[in-house]
Amino acid sequence: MHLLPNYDAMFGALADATRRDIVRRAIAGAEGVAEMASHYPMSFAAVQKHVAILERAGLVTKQRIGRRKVVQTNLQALLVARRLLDEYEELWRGRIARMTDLIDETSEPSPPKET
Amino acid sequence: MHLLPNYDAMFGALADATRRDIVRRAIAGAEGVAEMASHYPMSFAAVQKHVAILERAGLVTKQRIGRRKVVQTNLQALLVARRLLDEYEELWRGRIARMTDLIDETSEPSPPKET
DNA sequence: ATGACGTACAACCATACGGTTGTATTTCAT
DNA sequence: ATGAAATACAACCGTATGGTTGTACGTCAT
Repeated sequence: MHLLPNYDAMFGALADATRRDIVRRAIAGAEGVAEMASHYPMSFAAVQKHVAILERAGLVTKQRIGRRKVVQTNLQALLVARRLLDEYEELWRGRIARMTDLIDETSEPSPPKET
Repeated sequence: MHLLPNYDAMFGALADATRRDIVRRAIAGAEGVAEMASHYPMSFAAVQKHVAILERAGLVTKQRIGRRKVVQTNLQALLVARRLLDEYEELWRGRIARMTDLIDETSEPSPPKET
């Protein structure tokens, strides 16, 4: 149970097309590892490893159902990753704001206060 | 000039704490590679490589100013990465919607049509 | 109880990654 | 014109990653 986000693991896990597709499929339906594997041109073990990487990153969990383990996504983790990118955008917009403020200051020798 | 997003490269580039910090600093101020390097406990060449990886991913560009190259972020690319995570969330919410629809259907034997 | 199905894991291989040092190359200052 | 500063790049090393095959463990059906 990870308490603080593992950005390295999260982004690392998303840095592979197969794994991103596994995330999509896990969102869409309830597939076991073998069913997942059937979609990709690689061995079962390879797909199993991909799922394990997603699991380590906290993006996915496995739930035992009968004799198979169904891959489920963890929305929380996806939101955490997105949040970081949101923060970057915030920073960016903040910088722009500061820049325009600076421009306003320098271009107006006596700053008129808007009511 | 990348026309379609390189998700592998983008997420891969973000899967490292040093590189994420470089992105932050690039957003905040206009630092050259050497200035960037001064913040981290590693060689200049190592930081240079990190910047190159961010550059390959399209997350950052370098602009020559005098004898140094200033690292600048590319907001566009950050938004593209975030957009993908947004899509995942969309899918997720869509699935929930479908599930609740199904529950509604099954729990109401004779579906009442609202006006 | 046997066998088939689904999963897990270890060992191995090739390649990529994060770091190092060393050697150019460009640009500014004197 | 010389030298220092800032950058670029190649070669190298250890480790992680993405793939393979093979073996072993649970679980269901018969």
